[in-house]
Amino acid sequence: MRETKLSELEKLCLEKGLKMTDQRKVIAQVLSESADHPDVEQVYQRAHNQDHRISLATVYRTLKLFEETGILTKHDFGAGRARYETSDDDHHDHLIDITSGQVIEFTNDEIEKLQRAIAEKLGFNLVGHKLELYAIPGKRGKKKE
Amino acid sequence: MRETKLSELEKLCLEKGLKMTDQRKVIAQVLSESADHPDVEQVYQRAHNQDHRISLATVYRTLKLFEETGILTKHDFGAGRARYETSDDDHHDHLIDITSGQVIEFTNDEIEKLQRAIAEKLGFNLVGHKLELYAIPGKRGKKKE
DNA sequence: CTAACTGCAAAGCGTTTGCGATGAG
DNA sequence: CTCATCGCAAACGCTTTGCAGTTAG
Repeated sequence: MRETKLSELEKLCLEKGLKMTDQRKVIAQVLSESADHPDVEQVYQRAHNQDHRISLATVYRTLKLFEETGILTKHDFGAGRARYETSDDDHHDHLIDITSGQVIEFTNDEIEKLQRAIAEKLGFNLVGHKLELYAIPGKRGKKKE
Repeated sequence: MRETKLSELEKLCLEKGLKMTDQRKVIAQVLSESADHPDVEQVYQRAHNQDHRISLATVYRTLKLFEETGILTKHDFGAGRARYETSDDDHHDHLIDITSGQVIEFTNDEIEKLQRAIAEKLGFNLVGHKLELYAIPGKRGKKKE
């Protein structure tokens, strides 16, 4: 799966005439290995840890590039900085635990359907959406921190 | 309705020991008269138009203050700047026409209910949410620009 | 070889803040 | 009077960019 993602990435780069530099390889790998939704600074630190030649500017440029090619998805969870995740095939929304910043992914077909219906009723074609639930752990069965 | 909102605002200011300056009055009025979801720059221009003594810094400070008192709601529709609207009693979500930036408000009880259910199923208590639909006008019956 | 890429440092952009002056209560 | 508030300009945090050197293809 990891290798799949990487070669897919390289394929895309070739298609676009992009060069597969060491920096891009490392950044791509960092992201494919990150289950959380890291912000730019976190990506930079993880990448820089593996290869000191990677600068913050390159991380910014690479993340933007990957986002444009559709490899990554950029999120704004409201803390001032952008956070990234690999664009999975299956769409999902996010629940943000405001006590820890942890992000939990979920899917719900019913909501998806409702959204399309609402847009159409208003005379629009839905091209994207953002659904974020901000919540605090319930009394029992809360996830361990 | 407009007067109601203003006097309500003044009441809140008194309660909090805030001073009802001319600047605040003008900014409050500008917002109560704005049906769109103006960004800070727009609020500043509309307010400054009515009273040249209003500075951008005061607009920022006042908007933040009003948001904290619950009079205003701040949104980030993803264009880099914050946008504001008066906190109406009835909750609503937003559909953003990405071709014009126009924002349309809507409500949907079913989605609200689903959101609470999803959070609970994940072991959380919902404390807030954000639902934004990004769309383009449909072929027919599009709103006039 | 050469266009794409990189690191660095400077600039950009929206927003916040320190300061001395002003004014509401 | 006194403390909240104001305007101004400097500072801030995140992100972008100009430039000269480097490198993949």
